[in-house]
Amino acid sequence: MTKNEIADVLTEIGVLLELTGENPFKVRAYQSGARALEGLEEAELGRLIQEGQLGTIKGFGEALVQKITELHTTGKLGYFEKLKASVEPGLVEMAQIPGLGPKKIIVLKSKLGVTSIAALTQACREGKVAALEGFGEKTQEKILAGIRNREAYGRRHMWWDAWEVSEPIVAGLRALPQVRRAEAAGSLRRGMETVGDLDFLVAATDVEPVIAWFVARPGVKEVTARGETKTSVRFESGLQADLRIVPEEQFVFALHHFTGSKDHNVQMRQRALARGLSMSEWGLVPAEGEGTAKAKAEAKQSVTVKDEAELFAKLGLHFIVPELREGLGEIEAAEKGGLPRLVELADLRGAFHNHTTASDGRNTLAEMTAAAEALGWEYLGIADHSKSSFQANGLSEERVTKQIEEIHALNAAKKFKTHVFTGTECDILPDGKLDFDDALLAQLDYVVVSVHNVFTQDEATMTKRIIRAIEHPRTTMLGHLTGRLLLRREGYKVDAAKVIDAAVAHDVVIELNASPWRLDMDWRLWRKAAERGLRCAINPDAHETAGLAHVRAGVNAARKGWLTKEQVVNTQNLAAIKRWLAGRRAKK
DNA sequence: GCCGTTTTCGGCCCGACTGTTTTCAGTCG
Repeated sequence: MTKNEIADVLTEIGVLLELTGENPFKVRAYQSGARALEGLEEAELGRLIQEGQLGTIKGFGEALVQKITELHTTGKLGYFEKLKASVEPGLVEMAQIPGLGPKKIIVLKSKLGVTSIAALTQACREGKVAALEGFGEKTQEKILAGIRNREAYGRRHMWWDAWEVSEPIVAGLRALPQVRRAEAAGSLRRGMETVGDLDFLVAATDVEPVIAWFVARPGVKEVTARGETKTSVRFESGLQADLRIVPEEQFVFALHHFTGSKDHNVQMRQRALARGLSMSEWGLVPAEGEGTAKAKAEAKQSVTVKDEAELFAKLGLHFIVPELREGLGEIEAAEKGGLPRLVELADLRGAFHNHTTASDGRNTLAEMTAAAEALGWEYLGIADHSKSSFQANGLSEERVTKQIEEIHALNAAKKFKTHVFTGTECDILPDGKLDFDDALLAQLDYVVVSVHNVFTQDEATMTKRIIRAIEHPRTTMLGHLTGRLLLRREGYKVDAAKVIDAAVAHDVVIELNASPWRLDMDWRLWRKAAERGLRCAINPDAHETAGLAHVRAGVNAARKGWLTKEQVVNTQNLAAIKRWLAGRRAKK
């Protein structure tokens, strides 16, 4: 097992121990053990284990040394398996409801015998929860609301999770001998931040072997439909997927149709009608006549097209990329030839907002830099948390100073091709002041400012707070505008338009946080904001090496926001970024 | 479960908010 996988096991042990009512300090020992592990380099861990020196690391006592060694060498841990089997899985699920922690869950279990979400719902409806000591009407209501939200949210999935499932399926479909063409359609193809289900579209010569392959994918829990043209499955994760198989001549029309969005399709069909054509997933045919679309498409020769670009051209339009097909003016723009050339993943030369083990990251500075180099990035910005973010192990002034020295030494050593910039993700305090003094901020290459606490301020107060931080002369960019977590938590209330105006006025960049559960600032705000002169930084907010790849999700969102390469600062090369940051520091 | 010029047991632990209380426990970031 890798160090991060072992750390995950230790963290899970901590959660399970909490739910059994164990000594909280024992729980913390596992949590801090996980953190200590993340602070090591992968190779260092192997060496320490081999030499029997693991116990010399602070945080690893006798028990953890034994468990980490067992996990590292065998990939398994008997203690963990036993513990997991002894805790009802329903309790772990209950812990995901906001406001329900281990203490309350233990009371619910011991007093009411509740060990599942279903039993909890019933107990709330019967008023039994409100009657418990330490609980009340409001708590009961909050639990019910939490369960409802959970169910509502449960129907959708983060784009990244859906994409990771879909990629190998598309590749596998294309590799089948019967398959001529295969694509994933739907909101996944449009790069939406969340996805309801997966839609696979295939042009095939022979249907049965394709269906048989599809329903045999790993993780498929049940086959919910199996017909002539459409097969549906549900994965263990709850994600549903449809496979549609069409004749090759229909493929492009079906791909366009099932990519959507609904609004875009409605506008496209209206446009077709205005040109005497009827458009559907079956084809593009003369509009007059009786019968179903399918019958018409078969009776009258459909227009033939080899790809979507030709399909759009038949309606007098430039090609519209899937990300723009939201019915938000893309057709008008495509008619006039006014579609922007959108930013692409390959345009990125680096990114600014990333963490290391100095705060709450899971990989060291060297590991993060090596990962950035492997991506071909010219630069990597390190922005660990500031001192007020206790929960994230925020850095004190002394630790920031030390990190700056480390980064300078790393750059000077020229071990990596990737240049590292010194930054901070500096907390915006409740009154809008920054968490570090000006002298310290002046030593850094750049400053990301973010809100991490007191989310409950009213909109006016929060807006003022953020604008005050933007006005600070050392601020380079604003982190996650609303602090939302997709499918889990609403963002704090803030007047985005006012914040955008302030950012433009003070030449401050706003980040498009590319973390798959943030994608914040929302793509719906970017088009107008960029027209007003706002510049964007697509930042992965990576907390481990694998997190750097999340910029892909950020690029999706940026494209949905009509952003061009020129509007995204981290498409610039190292020399340009150095000039930009030096210029800002000199000016202020 | 970890740690120790408080050293083998007793302490470990940041601050705000919420809802339950009438001074505080639990949760969260």
